[in-house]
Amino acid sequence: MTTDNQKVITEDHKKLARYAKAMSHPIRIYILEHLSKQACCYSGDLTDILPIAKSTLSQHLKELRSAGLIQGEIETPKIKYCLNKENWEEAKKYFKLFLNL
Amino acid sequence: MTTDNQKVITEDHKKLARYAKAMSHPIRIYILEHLSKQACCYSGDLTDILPIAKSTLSQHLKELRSAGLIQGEIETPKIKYCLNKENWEEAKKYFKLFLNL
DNA sequence: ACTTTTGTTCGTAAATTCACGAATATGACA
DNA sequence: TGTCATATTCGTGAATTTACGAACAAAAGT
Repeated sequence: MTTDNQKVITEDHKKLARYAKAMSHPIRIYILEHLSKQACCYSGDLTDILPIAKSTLSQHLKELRSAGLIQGEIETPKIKYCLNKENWEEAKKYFKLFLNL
Repeated sequence: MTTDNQKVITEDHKKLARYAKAMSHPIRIYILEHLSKQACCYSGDLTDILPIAKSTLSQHLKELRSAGLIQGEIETPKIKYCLNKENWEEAKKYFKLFLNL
């Protein structure tokens, strides 16, 4: 046996929890919603709209990036953020199964 | 205007984030998954299965309860936990809309 | 070179989370 | 009225999250 299949908490539980954690703040929900509606956006757009400091926004974007839900493309001097399609779809799949949708 | 409709972050964003936060830990994912499969369970059952102290389990159950996703019914000396059907359905609805499922 | 624009990182503080064992509460049963 | 079984709450640490402004970095235009 190469993997421990006895474990109660699986990688799937951890992955789903990780995605849920990324979604566990209203600001990040807003950003994801925004991106799932409109192709992409610049973080400057978000700074203008959202009632938080740009450094705070940066942290939220970082959290979304590290969870794999978004990705940034440099368009100097801006950065264009989009959903990470692949992982977004994976997250959807996980939630769909989990929620029995 | 009685409510502030200018606000970028709405109650819906907050509610969804709140549900996501409840789901943001593998143990809690496991518990929810367990309950969505098998009607109900006793926290003792979970203590036996899960690799955490019962006090820690209690905290996770509390978090799920305070998010409204589960409810406990006393069957002395045990407590029977079930999904809170109403809120679980609401959460599903929110995620469904949000994820465009 | 200097300045402007854009965004990240740093430093810091307050709050929250997660974990544990010990202590407590509650009701059933002897 | 003890005692047992079951869970929660308390007390405590370590780690993480969230927020802010200040400082920094990078690249483009002047």
